[in-house]
Amino acid sequence: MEGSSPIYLQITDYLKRLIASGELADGDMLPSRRELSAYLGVNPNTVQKAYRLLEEEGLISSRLGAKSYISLTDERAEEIGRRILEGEIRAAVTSLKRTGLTLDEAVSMVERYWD
Amino acid sequence: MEGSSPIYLQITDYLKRLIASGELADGDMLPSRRELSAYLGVNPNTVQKAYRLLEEEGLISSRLGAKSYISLTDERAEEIGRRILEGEIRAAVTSLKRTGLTLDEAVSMVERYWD
DNA sequence: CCAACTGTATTACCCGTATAATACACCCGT
DNA sequence: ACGGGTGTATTATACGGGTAATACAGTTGG
Repeated sequence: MEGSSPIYLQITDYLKRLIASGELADGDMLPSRRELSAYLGVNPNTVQKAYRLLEEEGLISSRLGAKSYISLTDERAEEIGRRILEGEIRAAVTSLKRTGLTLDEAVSMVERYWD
Repeated sequence: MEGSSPIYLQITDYLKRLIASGELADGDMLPSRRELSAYLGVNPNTVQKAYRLLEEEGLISSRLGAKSYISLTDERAEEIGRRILEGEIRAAVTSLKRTGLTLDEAVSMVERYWD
């Protein structure tokens, strides 16, 4: 979980990636707040904040006392995947252009650093 | 000055880019703290923090009462350029790999989004 | 049934970032 | 020389992110 953006956003993004790739599908159980926070070594409140956001976005469903689970349609999952991919690409391209390199130079740099 | 990292770091990075590209060279005067802060619409203390960092890195020189100016060797400027470029590329590649795309797919996506 | 686990909520605290308002010592051009 | 601009410093305030400790209501499985 490397990165400097807020932890709770890293968690939501990570789960969205799993949803986008199909590793997490509708009906799948999620680790409890306490469980995941212990595993990640962060505060339960931080995980709760992430789960709350995901619930507000309609991606997961929670009931008091019971475990939370993924709750979305296939179309929604696919749309999430497209959105994440596009955002990632756009950000990478913006960053690459800012270096002042040409497209060809940038591409060959990316190829050189890929492994 | 778009981005979500601390403003004072955005300022140092921006000035380092100008140094790396040669638009700012040894001896060049910098805008005063108050001037730049007014132009950017941020607090003078924030600019001061950025300038202080740059001075600690030995990139600029300040004297009480007088304007600050760029102070570095050509080798240092070139080294900064290399370091920035490498960091940018590495970050972009990391981000691209995380999407799960293959190298070829990533490259064609970058080409498609370049303009 | 009931103990263990779950989601939820609240309160307090810390740290980094950023703003705001001053104040002071210093340089420089007119 | 002197006034305006400069670097520098200090204090206070605010906010978001994160931690910590605790409490309560609800579900669930043995």
